[in-house]
Amino acid sequence: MDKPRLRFAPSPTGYLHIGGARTALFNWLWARKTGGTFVLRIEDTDVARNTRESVEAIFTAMKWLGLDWDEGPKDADDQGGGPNGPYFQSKRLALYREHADKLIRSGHAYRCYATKEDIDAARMALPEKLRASFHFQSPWRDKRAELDKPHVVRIKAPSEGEVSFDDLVFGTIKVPAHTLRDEILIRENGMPLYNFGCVVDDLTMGITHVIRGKDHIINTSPQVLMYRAFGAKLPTFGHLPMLMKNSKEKLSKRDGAVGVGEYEALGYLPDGLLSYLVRFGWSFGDEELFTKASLAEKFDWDRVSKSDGIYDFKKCKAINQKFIAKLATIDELAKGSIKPLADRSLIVSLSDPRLVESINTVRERAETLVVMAEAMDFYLRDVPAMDDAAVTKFYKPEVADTLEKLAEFAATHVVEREARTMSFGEHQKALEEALRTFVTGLGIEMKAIGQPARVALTGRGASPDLASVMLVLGPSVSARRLRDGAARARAIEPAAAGAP
RNA sequence: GGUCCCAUCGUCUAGCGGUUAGGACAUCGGCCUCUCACGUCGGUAACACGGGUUCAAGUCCCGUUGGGAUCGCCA
Repeated sequence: MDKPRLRFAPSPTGYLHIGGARTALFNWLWARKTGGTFVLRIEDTDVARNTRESVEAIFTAMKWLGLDWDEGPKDADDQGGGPNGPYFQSKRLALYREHADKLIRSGHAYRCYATKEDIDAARMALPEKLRASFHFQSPWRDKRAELDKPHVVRIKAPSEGEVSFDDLVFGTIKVPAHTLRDEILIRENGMPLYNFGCVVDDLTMGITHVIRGKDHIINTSPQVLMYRAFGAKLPTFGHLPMLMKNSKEKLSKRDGAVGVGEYEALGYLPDGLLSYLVRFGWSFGDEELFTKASLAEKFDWDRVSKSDGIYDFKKCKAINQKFIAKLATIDELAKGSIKPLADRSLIVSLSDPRLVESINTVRERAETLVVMAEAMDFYLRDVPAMDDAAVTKFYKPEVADTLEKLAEFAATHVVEREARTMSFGEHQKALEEALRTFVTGLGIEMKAIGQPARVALTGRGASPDLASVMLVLGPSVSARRLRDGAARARAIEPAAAGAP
């Protein structure tokens, strides 16, 4: 048995939509699971809507997701050197024409000289009720017209029997042949129409599995007709349920983050996004977190569902959060945080020891890399940004002395990074213990000084635990910040602080 | 309207003839606690409806209702 060949064939009319990414993923998965080939083809026959930026956006998004392709263009400038190239449809025009001619010669297709106006006129001549289901019958269907006039090429659809195909997800789908029309193969301008270009390419590229969105089920029957006309074997079809905005509408551009690029900017991890997307239409027991490698192993068609799903941004975020908290490697997180940190004008080197330590203290509470960078901000800045509300709430003259003492404590108890003899976690535990003992020894409760100390150390009312914070900051920075806090607290007017 | 397709908590889903119908997100409440989270314990919450088949139906069949796709010289 030959190895499967699958393809993802986006049209570059915008960024890569998450629905498209889901389709690409399923194709990629099957190729990787079976040791088959994953082909990337660009369907750019709609000259009016295609842009170079879109082509680039698609490549960028695919690469970011880690969905690598075995055949296809390397970038927007590359035609794609593979054995079945070129992989841009706009570069394959002669091939479509050639195949259309072949069908004309074999009597499966014909030149039609009817113009759009003719067809519209015919439609409008009908009673209004019948217009929607109007079926254009070309007068050129059985004429041997040789006119050198503008024309389209149409396939001759049978009027009897039925057209059927097997679908990996939906089973056998059949449709009465008479409901199919004489689909246009080649437009008047010489460009192929989607269904034809798609079939010719899949045929000539040796595609064995056509996996795409459910909205293409309707296109499959006419395509089956084309395969038949060529006398070719049908590929295996598989249609995936749609991603909906709600029970009535498809997910569209206006519904928030739907472009893959946005997820990258938002601070999502590729596998986090993919884990969420793959569960749209596929499940593996109760598992929700997957890496691409584990998916390539587990994926199978019998667990793909048929019904459309409503996209839930909250759940997507929650999955990503779990990835950041648990599954992602520290290396991944470190690399991923560089950009969001830079966006806050924090230029940090990957080799900065504070980076990994900070990440480890905040990853549990960050749903995205951007949020994580925000949470790490105070570690990496000389003077942390002070949250006014937290300052007003927790800085009181009466805490000044304690903060002063805590500064002493920090200076003497926080172990310098270079002097550590145990793991960060062990030092953190020891320091936490010492801190508690120290505070209790002062005759006060942790509760009374925790928040003021936190504001002094981090500038905010919420952060990782104090011991972790001090350990990452180091003794001198911790002490300095606590002293500064003491000074500021002391300067607060008691009256003002107590005023309503 | 024609054709095709779908139907378990609010959402994503598990279930593949016998279950107290499970999990996750969301939501509500408790615990933990130096804050926010994390974690943890618990609550609310679903088989669209009607007929069959069967000893037994969320699971199989038919119908109804609801929903989606599509009906372009777009992809």
